[in-house]
Amino acid sequence: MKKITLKKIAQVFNVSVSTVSKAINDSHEISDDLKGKIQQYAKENKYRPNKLALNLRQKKTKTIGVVVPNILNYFFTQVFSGIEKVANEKGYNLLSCISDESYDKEVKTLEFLGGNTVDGIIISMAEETQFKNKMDHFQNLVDERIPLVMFDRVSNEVACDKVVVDDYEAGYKTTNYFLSTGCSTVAVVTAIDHSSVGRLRVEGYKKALDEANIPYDDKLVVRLDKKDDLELRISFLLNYKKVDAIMALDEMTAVEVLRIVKNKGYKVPEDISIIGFTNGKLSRYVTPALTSVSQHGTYIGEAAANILIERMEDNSNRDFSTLTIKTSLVMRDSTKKRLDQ
Amino acid sequence: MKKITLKKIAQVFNVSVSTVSKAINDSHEISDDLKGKIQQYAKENKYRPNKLALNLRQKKTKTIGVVVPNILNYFFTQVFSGIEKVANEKGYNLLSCISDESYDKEVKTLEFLGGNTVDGIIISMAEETQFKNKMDHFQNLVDERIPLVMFDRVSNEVACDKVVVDDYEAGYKTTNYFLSTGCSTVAVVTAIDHSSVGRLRVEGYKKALDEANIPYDDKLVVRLDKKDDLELRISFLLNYKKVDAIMALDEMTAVEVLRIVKNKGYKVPEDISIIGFTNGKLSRYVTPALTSVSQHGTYIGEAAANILIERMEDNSNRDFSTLTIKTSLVMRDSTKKRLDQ
DNA sequence: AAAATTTTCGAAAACGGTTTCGTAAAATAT
DNA sequence: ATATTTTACGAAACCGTTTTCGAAAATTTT
Repeated sequence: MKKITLKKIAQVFNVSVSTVSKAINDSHEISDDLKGKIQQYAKENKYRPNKLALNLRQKKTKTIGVVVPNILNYFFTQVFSGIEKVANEKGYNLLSCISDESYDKEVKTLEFLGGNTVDGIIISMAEETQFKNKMDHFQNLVDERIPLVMFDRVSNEVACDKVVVDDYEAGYKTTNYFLSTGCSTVAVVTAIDHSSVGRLRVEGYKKALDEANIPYDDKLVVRLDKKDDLELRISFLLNYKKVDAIMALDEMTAVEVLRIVKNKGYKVPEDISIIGFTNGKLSRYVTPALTSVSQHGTYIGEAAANILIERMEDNSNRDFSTLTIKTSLVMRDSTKKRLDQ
Repeated sequence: MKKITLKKIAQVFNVSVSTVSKAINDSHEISDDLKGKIQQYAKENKYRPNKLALNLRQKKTKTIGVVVPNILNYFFTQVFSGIEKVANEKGYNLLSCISDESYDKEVKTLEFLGGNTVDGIIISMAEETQFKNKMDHFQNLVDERIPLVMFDRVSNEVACDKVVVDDYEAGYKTTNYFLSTGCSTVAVVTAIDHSSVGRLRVEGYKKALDEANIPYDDKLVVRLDKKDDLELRISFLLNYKKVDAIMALDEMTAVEVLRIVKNKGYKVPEDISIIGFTNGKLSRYVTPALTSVSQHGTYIGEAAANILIERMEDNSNRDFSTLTIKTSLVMRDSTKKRLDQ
């Protein structure tokens, strides 16, 4: 009952392999009589063409390689889910890899995917890659004309399509929102200061401060290391100045900051307002529910997949584009009302 | 700069393809002189063998197909992460598919994976599949001798290796824990009553009640439909009887139940204790933090991957096994202390 | 110097399909 | 009855690689 091939069927009917192939594909070249018998036999024995052979011949695999740094991060699973949705609709499969934020693993993964395993690749860089700023492995893919879409964490050294979040505007918007609710001393807590994403958000923050004539104070942006003790750093921050608003650049630290601040006896949002990035389930169910910046992960995934598929199927070498997705602020209970309303 | 093949290299050096192949693979059959030149050329032009051709020849792909019902569920992403870890260690790649809890999509996915796309498959059934109890698509895989490991949601109609959670014991244990803290009226809220998993938990619950001489009351187990209004159902439940403990069979409903109960003015755990299944981040950060049943998702993933890989690499037809993972209760603030302590 | 051996390479098969082309037999047209 | 067209199939190439086997050339052994 093991795998059945065209050759075996050919032997059964004492015809050639090509005849069987044509019969199964319902070619007019084969008599109805023979076709019928072969097709029936194929069905009974559950014949299914060997995908590898097909792929080899057609030089395409109808699969997309997806590389994300960390699947346990809600934003990435959202993006993944979006990619899966449109890939599925358009008849593509997903070969998914996790880089674990490691440069070496990312390099290995891309080498693997580059070996005709997939028709195109969607990737968000590992943190370490951004830190080291080494892009040769991407350049290889570009050189080999393998369609590539980068999302969220991108590099402008790589010539490919991109889908990014407007992080600059997001930082600007949330800072402004804090100010509009009467907050005056806005701090930032970031665990992703190596990434373009994190930096842009801080830039937007600075811009907003500048426009409000509030001097920028670098001590108010807490840059977290892996081994940093968040609790300690927050203590220092709150002792340093009477902070009344904190913008946390990812969901986990937002939630942690909330917990720590509450533990220290502050009321949220009365004493301290908090806004977190990534609008996941955590933000929704924590108490008080966190006002969050939604990056529309699912949409980003869908967009990336659409762009990639178009690029793969359309051979016209149109220029590479960068799609920028605007964030939106989802209001909940960790921030106060705007003063002007 | 496009893909380079053995044939092209052969033309450059005016030798045969087989010579190039041997040279690149450092065969002793080729003179050091020629080998050196070819290897250098290959390196300069970044030659990488076509994976499809290799796979076809070797009749294996070194990839594992993973099918999960829903990637946005923390338990499954945990399992996925565990699978990825050991697969990666052992040199396998993951082709991941999402069934979206749909029977049809699961069938399609398995047909795809069955076409020599992967060497083995790890799967947790879609809800609809469990509901319809149709297992033919699994039987096909078994018939074709494709190594298969089912986890969490399994069927005993399918002859394959399995990794399951001891859900019966889990239901039993958590109910007992409630009783040991002085609770007397324990309710259950389940959104997964179609699944073996959910049923077993309820069975364990009954067993515990029975041992404590508490009559089983079917009205105390709330079976949720997709379109059910949880808030309404909880209202009915609480009006029906003075419930002082609720066991929720998945994380999301646990969190929702907590929210609703708090909204209604009950104190958790003083008035009502709550325990949820799946020990994810949500449970940890909600207020009060939820006592939860940990299913050790990552470990399950690792175990499943190990079992599958062993089955794939070891041709001895040893019997299929079912590995049962014990759950553990992670104590937090949504339950009271045991009376005897 | 003849024989045996080793070195070094190429031809061809194999993996499992699809597809182009050629051709004998059957059917149709003249 | 002959010429032409269909019909119905097979042979062979092809995708890119590895591998077995054969054989010429170079080397070593006798």
